[in-house]
Amino acid sequence: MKVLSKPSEYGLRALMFLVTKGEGKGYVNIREMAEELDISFHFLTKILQSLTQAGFLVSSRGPNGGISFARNPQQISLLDVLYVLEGQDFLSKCLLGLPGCGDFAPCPMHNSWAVMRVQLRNLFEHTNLSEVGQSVQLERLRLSP
Amino acid sequence: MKVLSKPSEYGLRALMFLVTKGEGKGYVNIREMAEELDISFHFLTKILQSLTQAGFLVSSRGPNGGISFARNPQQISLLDVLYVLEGQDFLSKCLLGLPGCGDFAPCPMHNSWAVMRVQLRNLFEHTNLSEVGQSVQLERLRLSP
DNA sequence: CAGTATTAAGAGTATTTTATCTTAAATTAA
DNA sequence: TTAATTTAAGATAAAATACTCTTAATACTG
Ligand code: SF4
Ligand code: SF4
Repeated sequence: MKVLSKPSEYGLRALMFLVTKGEGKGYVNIREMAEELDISFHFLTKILQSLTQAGFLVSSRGPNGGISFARNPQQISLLDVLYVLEGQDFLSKCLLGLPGCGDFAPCPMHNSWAVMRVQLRNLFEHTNLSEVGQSVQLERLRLSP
Repeated sequence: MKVLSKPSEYGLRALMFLVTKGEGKGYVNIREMAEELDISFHFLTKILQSLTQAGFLVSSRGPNGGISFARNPQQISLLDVLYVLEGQDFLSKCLLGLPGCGDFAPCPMHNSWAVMRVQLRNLFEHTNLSEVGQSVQLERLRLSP
């Protein structure tokens, strides 16, 4: 069961990295970041661009440029980020991959699954980047499972 | 968020089909099944072979051959089937796709996610093929989302 | 100004997943 | 025996996803 796509996974890892490594500093260099997280620089760049466009990050070109949070990471929920990286519908799919039959003839799992999706949504909504970033150790961010 | 792979999805659709179409009849022809479900015959065949090898189905070659449940579909849970089609670890992955850090330094979501995984496991465990098969209308099984 | 570093768009490659096709053997009904 | 049908293994193709590379513009620092 795959919850997140690789781009989402990398995006979150980068944001978590930024929480701990970006404290105090101004901008964090993307190239260094890519190296420390063991992610392709160009690939990471694209992901971060979408996060900048979405307003989570601000970027600066030129020497000592890089990215930085546009607002306090305590005020960015994982749900906000995942809506951008996964799309708005990432929590609204049928458990079995069938076309939506739930409204008229729900299978025995439909309602339970709907509840779980809400729970998951709440979990992502009430977890902010700051807290996950602080709780996951840096070394873990560069190891892929 | 993709819960099931295509092979799992197709396998379940085929089993659900077999619940309603297989009543009374002896063996159900795989070729017809593939046509009615709009799934490639060869692809479906491979999936069903693994379900036969796993002991859920019995098959018969020759004229009027096909597949049939080896045991009452009421006694086959979705969990049983998914363990075969998805692998044993399909409900044990990190929400964020990170390597297992939960035991030592769990992030704020780890425990909630663990609970949800158990809930989902229970849901799959306590839902049997017969009930889902009966509740989902046949036309739905041939439409892909 | 010179140099550095991001932004941007997109081409291109690689890998994985999904799907199709081929061939041949085994089994069964009639 | 003959035709129908699954089994089996594997080659191949297509599609989706993941990743890399190229180029050029832009903006900042010193
Ligand atoms: S009723 Fe069941 S099969 Fe249909 S959309 Fe809901 S969860 Fe999926
Ligand atoms: S602690 Fe959080 S990030 Fe780590 S394995 Fe558990 S859910 Fe994943």
